[in-house]
Amino acid sequence: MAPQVRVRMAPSPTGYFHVGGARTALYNWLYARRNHGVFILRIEDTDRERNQPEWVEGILSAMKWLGLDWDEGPFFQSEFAELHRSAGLALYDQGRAYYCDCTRELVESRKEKGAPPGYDAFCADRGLEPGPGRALRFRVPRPGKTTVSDVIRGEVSFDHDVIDDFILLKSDGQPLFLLANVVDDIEMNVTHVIRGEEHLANTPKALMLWKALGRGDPPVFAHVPVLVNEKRQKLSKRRDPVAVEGYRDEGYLPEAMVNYLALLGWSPVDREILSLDEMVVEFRLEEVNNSPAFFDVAKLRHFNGEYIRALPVGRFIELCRPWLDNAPWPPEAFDEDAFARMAALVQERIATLQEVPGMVDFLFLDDPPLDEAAWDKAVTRAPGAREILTAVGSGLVDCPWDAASIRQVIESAAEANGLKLAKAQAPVRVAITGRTVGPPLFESIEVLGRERAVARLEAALRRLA
RNA sequence: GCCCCCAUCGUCUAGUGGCCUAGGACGCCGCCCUUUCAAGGCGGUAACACGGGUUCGAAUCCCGUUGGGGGUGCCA
Repeated sequence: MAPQVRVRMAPSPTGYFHVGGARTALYNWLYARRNHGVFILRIEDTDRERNQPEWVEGILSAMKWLGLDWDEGPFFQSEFAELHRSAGLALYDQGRAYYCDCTRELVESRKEKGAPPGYDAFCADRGLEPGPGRALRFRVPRPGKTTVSDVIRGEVSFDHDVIDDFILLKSDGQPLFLLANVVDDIEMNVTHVIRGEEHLANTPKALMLWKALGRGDPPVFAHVPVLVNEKRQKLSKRRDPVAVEGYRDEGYLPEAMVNYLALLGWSPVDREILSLDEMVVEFRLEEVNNSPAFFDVAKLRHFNGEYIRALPVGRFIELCRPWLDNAPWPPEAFDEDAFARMAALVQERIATLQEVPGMVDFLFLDDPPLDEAAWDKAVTRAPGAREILTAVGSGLVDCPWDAASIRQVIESAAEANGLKLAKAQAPVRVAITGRTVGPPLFESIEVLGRERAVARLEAALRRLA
C-alpha cells in the first residue's frame, strides 16, 4: 500500500496573500483531498526582518475564506530553527558542508566573465572552523548531475557545474530557506511538493539535501506555472492587484475565486463552473498545464456574476450586509424590508457585491446623486420629457400602488405623448433614481413609495423650469 | 552572460499522428427578447510563432530559430 499522501502549503508572510499563492494552495488542497491525504500549512517565517505577524493573519483568513482548510498546522518554521541548525552541523561533520568567510563583494571581484553564476567554492578546501562571520555552505559534488523528475514538466536535468555551493546557515547561525524547507519537509513526511515554477531551479539543491539528510525517497515534485499580468510578467505584489483580500473586499465570492483560479492551468471535462467538491473528483495533477497563465479579471467577474445569480435570494441579502452597512447613505435611512423587495432584481444585474449600493441608493438617500449627462440626454434634450413627468406625477398621486398600476400610469403618459414606453420611462427614471440605468423602474417606484416618488417628479419639474 | 522552463483565437483552454475546413469559455460585434440595464437565446469576429525534418498523413513526434518567462541573494 502506498504511503499516505502528505502535501504542504508553505507561504512566507511578506505581504498580502497573493492569488498565485492561493492557486498553489488550491492545487495542494485538491491533491490532498482527492487522494485522501493530509494538507499541511507551514508558515515560512525564517527571514525575521521581512516577516510580519499581520501578514500571517492575512494568510490564514484568506485560506479560510477560500474554503481551503488544512489538517495540520499552521506550523511556524522559525520554531524549528534548532532542528535546521543541527541538520546543517551534521552535514558539516560529515564533510558535506564547509565554512566560508567570503563577502559578496569578494566573490564578485574574483568572478571572471563567462564564469558560472554564484559562489566559486573558494573556501571549499580551506578547512575553516566555525566562527563569527562564517557561513556554512553545502559542498555540491562536482562533476555531477541532478535530475528532477517533475509530474508536470517531466525530467529536468541540472549540471552541478552551474549549481553553486549554496549557504545552509548564515554567518549569524540562522538557517536559510533551502535547508529549513527541506528539513521541515523531511520532518513532516511530505510526500508531494506542489509549488510555483519559480522554485524549479533550486529543486536540484533540495534534492541533494534530501539525499544527504532524508530517510527514504525524496518527495514527488510538481512545479505549477506562474501567473502573469497583461505584460506576461510574473504577478508581483508591488505592481499588480494580486491580494486575495483585495478581491474579497471588492465583493468577489470565494466560490467564484476558487473556481476561476482552478481553471488557470487546469481544465475539467465539459464544464467550467464547478464547486470545490466537484473539483476534488475531477482534479488530476498530471493534467496541470505547463505554460504561464494570465490572471484575467474580466473572466473572474463573469464567474462572480454567475455565482451571485445562483445564490438563493436570502443568502444574497446576507452576503450584501457588509456593503449595505458601509454605504453612502446614513445608517438610519436604510430600510431592511425595502432592500429585501429589491434584492432579486439587483442580484441579476451585478457582477460584484460592491455594486449593490449603487443600485439601491435612490431608496435610502433623500437626494440621490444626479448624473448630469443622464439628465441632459433623457430630460433636457428629450422631446416630451416635461409632459411625461407632469402626467406621470399626477397619475401616481392616486393610482393603486403596485408595479403593474404604475406601469399603466407611465404607459398612458407615453401614449398621450406619442412615445414608446422605453422612451417615456427614461425621464421618469432619471427623476426618480438620478440615472438612466438601474433595476426595473416600476418595481423601484413601488418600493420607493408614493409620497417620495411624486416629490421627486415634482422636484425634477422644478429643475426643468 | 549562464542555467532552466514555456509557445493553439486578444485571454483561459480542448486537442497526445488521421475524428481538426481546430472545439468550448471570457471579451468584443450583430440580431432577438425587453420599461433602462442586466440576464437569456441566436449568430459572428478571431489561433496551431517561424523554418527544417520524420511519416501515406502532423497543432500533435524530432531538430533549429525566434519570442516570452523563471532562476542566477548570508530572500522565500
